[in-house]
Amino acid sequence: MEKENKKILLVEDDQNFGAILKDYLMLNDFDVVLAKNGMEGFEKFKKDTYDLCILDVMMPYKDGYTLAKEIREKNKEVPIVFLTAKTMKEDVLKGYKVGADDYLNKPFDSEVLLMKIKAIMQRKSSETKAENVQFEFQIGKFHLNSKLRFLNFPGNEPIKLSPKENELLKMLALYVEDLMPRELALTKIWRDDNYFTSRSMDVYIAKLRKYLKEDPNVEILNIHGEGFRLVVKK
Amino acid sequence: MEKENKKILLVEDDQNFGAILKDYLMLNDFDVVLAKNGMEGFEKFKKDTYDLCILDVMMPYKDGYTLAKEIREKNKEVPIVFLTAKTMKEDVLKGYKVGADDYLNKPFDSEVLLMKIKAIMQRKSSETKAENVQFEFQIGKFHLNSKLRFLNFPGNEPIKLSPKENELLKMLALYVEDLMPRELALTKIWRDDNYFTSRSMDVYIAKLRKYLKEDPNVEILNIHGEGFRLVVKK
DNA sequence: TAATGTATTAACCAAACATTAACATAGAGG
DNA sequence: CCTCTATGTTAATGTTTGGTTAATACATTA
Repeated sequence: MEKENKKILLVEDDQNFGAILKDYLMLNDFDVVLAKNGMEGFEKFKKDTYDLCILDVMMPYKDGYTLAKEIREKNKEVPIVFLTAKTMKEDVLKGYKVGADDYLNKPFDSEVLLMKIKAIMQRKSSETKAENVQFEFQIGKFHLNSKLRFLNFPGNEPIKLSPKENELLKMLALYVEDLMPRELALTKIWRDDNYFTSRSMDVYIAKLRKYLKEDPNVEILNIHGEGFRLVVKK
Repeated sequence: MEKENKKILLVEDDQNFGAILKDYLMLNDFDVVLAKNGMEGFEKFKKDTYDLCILDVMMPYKDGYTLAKEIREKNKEVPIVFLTAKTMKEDVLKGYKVGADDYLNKPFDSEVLLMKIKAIMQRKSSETKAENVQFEFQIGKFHLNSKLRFLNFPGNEPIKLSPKENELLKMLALYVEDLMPRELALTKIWRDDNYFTSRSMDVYIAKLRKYLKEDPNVEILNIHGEGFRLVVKK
């Protein structure tokens, strides 16, 4: 049976950048519809169903935020990602250039965007559906299989994860590059949020950090008083 | 259903400038009604509902301040922006001319006005709706992510912000180019307005200034006895 | 019941944070 | 120009939060 790809609406006024990003996303197995301004974007949104919208914030005639509001009025569920700072675009472009000759093998900067996209979609689908569709995660050079509770690092013996380790890492991966609130992990994994469970969680964060040391590009950052953020550099 | 744009009443006696500014605002996705003097402005104000009024201060028959008073009597909520010195007009004109052949890509001076308008609108909408999902701000060369609490300057390591630093900078950004009253930050962020919280705030202003030193075009100005103003020069 | 894997709790230290104090400087008004 | 108040700045303090290791408790299975 033919599995259909996830569909992305990409709204970007910079034609050159838009085309490149579209190519890149399509190479990564997404169906992409590109609109070159807010109005066209909204028209296309109304005519089809999408799994994700990527909106440039700075656009003439109708900016990304305004478009997002319109989209929200039509559909309260669809995930929306903003392309904000120039830096991000530049990263993607740079990544594209770097990877152009060998993009299938080398990891490059725009993978951050890709990772975020995947994580967001997965979060959405795990919110609506109780049964988690996906249980495999790429975290830098690591590969996490959260069903078998294995964390693989190429060359090394697979690391067996305990149930708590596994759930916590999975939760972090689900929020890759984004804030994973303390309270979320505590209520979802520990089913209780108090001083002791919180300390317990810290212990597990330390354990995960130890495992993840193998790849210096992978880090669990703390956001004081808020939670943690799994980041994959480069 | 088509969502309607924000509506702006623009009162400007200089026909040429008024038309250009109107065009510029419309290109930025606002609905604009142009009146060419204070009396016409008030008539048009009474006949419709606006999200913002932009009033030229220097006008024959009825100056901007007088008009503003009348408008305020009718409506205590609507944001009012004054066009004061020539400099700003010249900036916009200059910007428009410079950008005329290439305005989609190059940033130009009138973006300050646009920034102000957007900040004002945003403030209004965040007053009414608590679910303001807006947490990314461009401040000169800096990029503030107030959800992850970091301040990025291209080339440097991201600066982690403490909760108070973060909220204060966000508040200043919300009032870009405009007065951010002391009392507002104190009541909203410190939830108390006394001598000590006020001194605490000054300490945080000093901290932010230190961070913002990287970009000489970004400054936090003090307005004696009133508050602070975040400005982005050039 | 020993062995093993797992989770919690304790204890201690380090980092992050907000406040307060102290002193210097700038602005407003007489 | 003088005085009073507001602001700029740095440092000291106390508190909360997080990082880490080890000890303990618990659970599962051999």
